[in-house]
Amino acid sequence: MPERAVAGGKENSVETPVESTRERLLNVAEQRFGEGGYEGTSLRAITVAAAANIAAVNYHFGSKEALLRAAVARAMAPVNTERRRRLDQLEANGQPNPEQLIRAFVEPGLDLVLRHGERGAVVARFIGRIAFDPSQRIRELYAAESDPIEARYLSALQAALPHATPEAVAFGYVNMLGLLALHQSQALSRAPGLEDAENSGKLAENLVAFLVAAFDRGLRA
Amino acid sequence: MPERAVAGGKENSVETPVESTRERLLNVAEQRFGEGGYEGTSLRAITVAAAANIAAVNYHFGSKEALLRAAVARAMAPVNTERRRRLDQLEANGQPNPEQLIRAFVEPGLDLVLRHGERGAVVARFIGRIAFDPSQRIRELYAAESDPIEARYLSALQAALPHATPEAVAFGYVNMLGLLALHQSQALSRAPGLEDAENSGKLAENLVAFLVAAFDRGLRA
DNA sequence: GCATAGTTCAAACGGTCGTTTGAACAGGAG
DNA sequence: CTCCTGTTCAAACGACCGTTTGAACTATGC
Repeated sequence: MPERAVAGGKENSVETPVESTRERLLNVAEQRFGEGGYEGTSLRAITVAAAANIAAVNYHFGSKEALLRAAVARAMAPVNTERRRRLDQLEANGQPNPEQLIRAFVEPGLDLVLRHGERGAVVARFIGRIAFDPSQRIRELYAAESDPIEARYLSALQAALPHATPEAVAFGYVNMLGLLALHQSQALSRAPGLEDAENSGKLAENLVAFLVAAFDRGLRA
Repeated sequence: MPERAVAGGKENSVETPVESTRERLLNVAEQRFGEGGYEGTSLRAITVAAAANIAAVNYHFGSKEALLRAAVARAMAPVNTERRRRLDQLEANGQPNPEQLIRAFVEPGLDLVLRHGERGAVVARFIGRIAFDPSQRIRELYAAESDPIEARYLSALQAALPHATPEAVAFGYVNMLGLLALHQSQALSRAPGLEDAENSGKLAENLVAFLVAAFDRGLRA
């Protein structure tokens, strides 16, 4: 009766390992949550698209919110890892300038699309939407996932912008976060047939230039 | 049985005319929709807080979405009017510069808080949240309300930034829109007890400075 | 073979959703 | 007073929500 592939089925292509129910749920969750938001997406819509039973969500995750939490954690892990790596590298080479710090923050969030095509765009949109979900509880789910690295960025930015007050640095950081989330959430509605990689590269460059100018000359007390 | 004030009741203060059911519904709607988003807010939560019957929503507006549409239209009307007024004034005095155009766009959206206190902050948060609601249909409700003026701003910005390509101008406009909505949606969580007006004034100045720097030097092809 | 742990399933749970109904209530016009 | 229009009300509608249940299936270890 179940029509989906079974582990070890020889008819599958060589390169695509069969996804587990858990993986399919996470994949569909980030696609649908990113499309309609948390409240606007039902578990039934997710499980139908994932060819899974509704009870599978509670079996694998425990609740709808726990599914979202797992999806956020999985989606943000590589971004956070890359941001940490870049921060480590920058700080090892002395005092980084604002542009280097902005790149270290923005590019990992947009390279998702650049390096993983439409799949990466789905992840980017998901992250961008969750970061500014209407519900505060959902936003805190995102914040909890990027909390530890936020403090590092703030102090590094402060050191790179000695003329700016802490309030101004925090203001710039919030704006950087917001603009990144904005363009992430629009990752799929931009040029939906052209070269994703090329467009994302240009977008990242434009966004960095925009932010660098604003940080260098637009922060006041 | 109904405990709310009745028209002409002498116990009411002189300055507060009694609100109609329709007005109470709109007031509570922009408060709750701005707090939990469209999907995250039920009509029952709104009608209970507004001391109205559930059927009153369908009587006065027709549906939940029609209530939201009416609230969006009412909230944005004064902002759009003020933006049009400023644009008219600027264009009457010759070619405006980018800072003047940015002020004409940003300040009407934040002066809500400056001039109407907590009530204005509720409206600002409502607008900011709806502008970037997860559901595209809701976002289009906002877009439809600010559509006609958007074209004027884009061409005025293009004229003020002759060195920038149309794509760069559009990119800057989207960023301005996004940052304004971001700070509008945070209107109530910032300094909840201090002088709203003073904080909003500073915020507007900081945001204008941030955007002017980014527009002047951060837009490339 | 049998037992066992991991996973999936259809079905149902109670609750809440947006919407609709039809009666009741108001108040001015004739 | 009667009529009429506008408004409010309790109650119910069917649909959908997240969650739970307990049986059925699968695969591995003995």
